Amino acid sequence: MIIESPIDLELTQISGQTSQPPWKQFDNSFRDVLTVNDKPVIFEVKQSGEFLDFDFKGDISQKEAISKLKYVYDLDFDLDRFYKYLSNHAELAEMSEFCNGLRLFLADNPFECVISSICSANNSIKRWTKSISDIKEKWGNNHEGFYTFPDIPTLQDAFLDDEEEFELSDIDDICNCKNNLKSCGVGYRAPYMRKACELFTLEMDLSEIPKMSYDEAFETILKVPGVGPKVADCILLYGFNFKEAFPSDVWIKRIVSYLYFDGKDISVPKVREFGMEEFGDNAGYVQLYMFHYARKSGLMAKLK
DNA sequence: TCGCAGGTAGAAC
DNA sequence: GTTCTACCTGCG
Repeated sequence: MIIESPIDLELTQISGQTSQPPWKQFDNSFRDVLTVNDKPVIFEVKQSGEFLDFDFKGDISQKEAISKLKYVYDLDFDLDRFYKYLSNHAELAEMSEFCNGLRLFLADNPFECVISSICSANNSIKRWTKSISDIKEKWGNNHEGFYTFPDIPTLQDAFLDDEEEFELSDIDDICNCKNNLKSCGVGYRAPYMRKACELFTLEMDLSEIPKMSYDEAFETILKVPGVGPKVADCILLYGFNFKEAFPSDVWIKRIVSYLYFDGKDISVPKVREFGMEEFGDNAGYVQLYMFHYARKSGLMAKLK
């Protein structure tokens, strides 16, 4: 079954968006389990010309499957309109040819995105991918070798580190302690993750976020432990589809400084303000395209 | 072996 | 309000 919206599936999958790790890659397809109406559904997607071809296994209708895939791969976003926007701005004009078909890769659910994004802070994509995959395998549900992300209570009950697991479980040798957050390589982010779970249990309802304005949602999500401005914007963009977010890290700062400020060093908070002001509803996509344009065009190597 | 890279929290300015 | 430093791990 084909969905007729242009996309570069592989580019979208491997682009390091912190919504969820890339799906498992097979010869010519990607597969993973998503949750649709509280039911696990295994999806297989592949490139067919410029479109997405898919298959699924699970207790939902074809219409529901299409709707989920359209959300996760943001297939209703009008890329042609966006490319016209890019070509009308000299600083951005080259980007669409380097990243043609790149789309947002949105999270299966917001909680997964919050924990994933906390894990991504001050981290490498490689270590981040391994940590999130480990968390899913240890505490998520197994569906034919594909794992869902654990729910809030399950992750809240996870041990923090070897010492805590040794103390509170009946394991007789601390060397055998492997079912704890730090064993997933998340380092000092482990307590942030647990405190975030506690916050979502006691005080903050993530399902309220989509009803808020961007500014209100930003201020709310900033209260989550381990979440600063960069991570908050990633959560709002990849987890809640707020396309006016402009996640600003050191790379975006270098790129924006180069393209717009003659190489002059601008602070990250100023870059965020600039991006939101300048790009409006396109900010999220501009950020995504800037990063991959810099990667592919050689600009990143030059700015290092 | 050690230095470096990457955002946030908390403290100091 | 802005700037400094510690935090954890994998990599070169």
